[in-house]
Amino acid sequence: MVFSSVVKKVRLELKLSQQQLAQALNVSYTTINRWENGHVVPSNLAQKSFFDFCESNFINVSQLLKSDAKN
Amino acid sequence: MVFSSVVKKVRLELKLSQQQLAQALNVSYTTINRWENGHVVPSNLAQKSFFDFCESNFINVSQLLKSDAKN
DNA sequence: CTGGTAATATAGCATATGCTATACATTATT
DNA sequence: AATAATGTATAGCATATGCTATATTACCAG
Repeated sequence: MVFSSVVKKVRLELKLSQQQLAQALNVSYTTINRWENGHVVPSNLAQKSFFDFCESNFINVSQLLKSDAKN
Repeated sequence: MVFSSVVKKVRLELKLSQQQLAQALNVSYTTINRWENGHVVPSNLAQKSFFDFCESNFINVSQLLKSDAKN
């Protein structure tokens, strides 16, 4: 699975809006939107912020990334 | 005291090079250099990364920021 | 003294991000 | 039906960042 899809999947699982996730990650919601729609590649720091967020919510991101889902 | 000076002060107190601090904060060393020399204003996420780093090293940044030192 | 290395400062370019505005869809409410 | 509010997608512009290269300084080994 691709990063953009993972962001969206995690966000929807937690029932968050793009704005709410943005606040949790200390970025703007336009950035979240661009991630989900594949317009940019997140910076290392931003990715770390996302991964840390997933960890603190008990979501295994690396497993999601490895998964076979087609997007 | 100003953010740029705080970064440098914290870094020197911990005896780190710009590169080493950069790795700890998940940014590039050119970014650290630009912070210390006042060429840019760090992003919210980058500032948070720095403040978290200070906390984990038991450095009271907010106190430094309030201090009277002229730079 | 000469050469090498590390740390720092700076520049240029490509890309990511923040902010604002706009457009569209969905859902609520009246 | 009409309106309002929320969530999402996108665009443009200014700024921050990553990467690479270059210059300078300091320090140390030879």
